[in-house]
Amino acid sequence: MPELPEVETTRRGIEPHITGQRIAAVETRNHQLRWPIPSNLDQQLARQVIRSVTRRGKYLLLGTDKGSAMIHLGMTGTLRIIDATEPPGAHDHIDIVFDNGMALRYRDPRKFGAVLWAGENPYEHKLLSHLGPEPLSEQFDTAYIHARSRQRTQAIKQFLMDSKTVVGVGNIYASESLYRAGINPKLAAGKVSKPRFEKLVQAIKEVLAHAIECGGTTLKDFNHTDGTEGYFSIELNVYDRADEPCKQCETPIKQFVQGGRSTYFCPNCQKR
DNA sequence: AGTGCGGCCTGTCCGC
DNA sequence: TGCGGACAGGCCGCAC
Repeated sequence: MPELPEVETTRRGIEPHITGQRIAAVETRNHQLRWPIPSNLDQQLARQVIRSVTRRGKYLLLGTDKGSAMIHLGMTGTLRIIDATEPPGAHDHIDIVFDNGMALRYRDPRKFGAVLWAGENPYEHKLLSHLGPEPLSEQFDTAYIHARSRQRTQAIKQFLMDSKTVVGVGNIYASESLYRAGINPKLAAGKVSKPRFEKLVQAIKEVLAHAIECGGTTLKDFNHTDGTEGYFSIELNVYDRADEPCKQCETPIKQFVQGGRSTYFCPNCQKR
């Protein structure tokens, strides 16, 4: 389940290998991801040189002189740099093959991800145009989120996970950062005070920055771009710890479903 | 406009 | 042991 740190780690992992490389062909074995892989993707990308590898939220952008390809890893997507002759496995849906004999291989068992053509102005693409600020940018600060949350009745956890509020805060980091800030996940976003938002913003930035620094995390589905197992580097205080003692007060961690997603919190440390 | 929820998909886990 | 069903989750797109 790549969260933002995993996506950023992937970006950093593939960038030096593909920047400046010319694309020979795009080989698609299975078009049915979250959205169909565009049938003209090979046409768009063939003979183009990768000029940049950037990230917006959890979307990766491969920039060429003609425009950008956009990749989302969904839940179980991975990108690896391989020798193009390596035989594909069952869930290896697409290869971007380079003139130098290497390929960028996209694997995604659950097919929640996407590989799309985003054109010349990718930020104007429908999937990117509405996105909120990057969590590690200056635009994401206490004043911004406080102002944006006023009058909102939505639970703070769902508000945080809404990509219009801020990008890149997934289910794990939403629970973890609310725990760090001592905020009850059910509390209406509009009722969170400015000082408490200050703690929350700080918690989000710290947790994400630390995870990126440690090279991404994760539980099971993340592999580093070279194919070796990734492993967790941030300490999980509440996520996936239902009924286990809170690390601060030993109260059993509670789990409940919020908007169809599991939320974990300490009923004592996050009373309100 | 804000909010809530269905649905996509398959590997893993649990109970019978 | 083998099998079936529940569950996990990012996030769009729709319905209210």
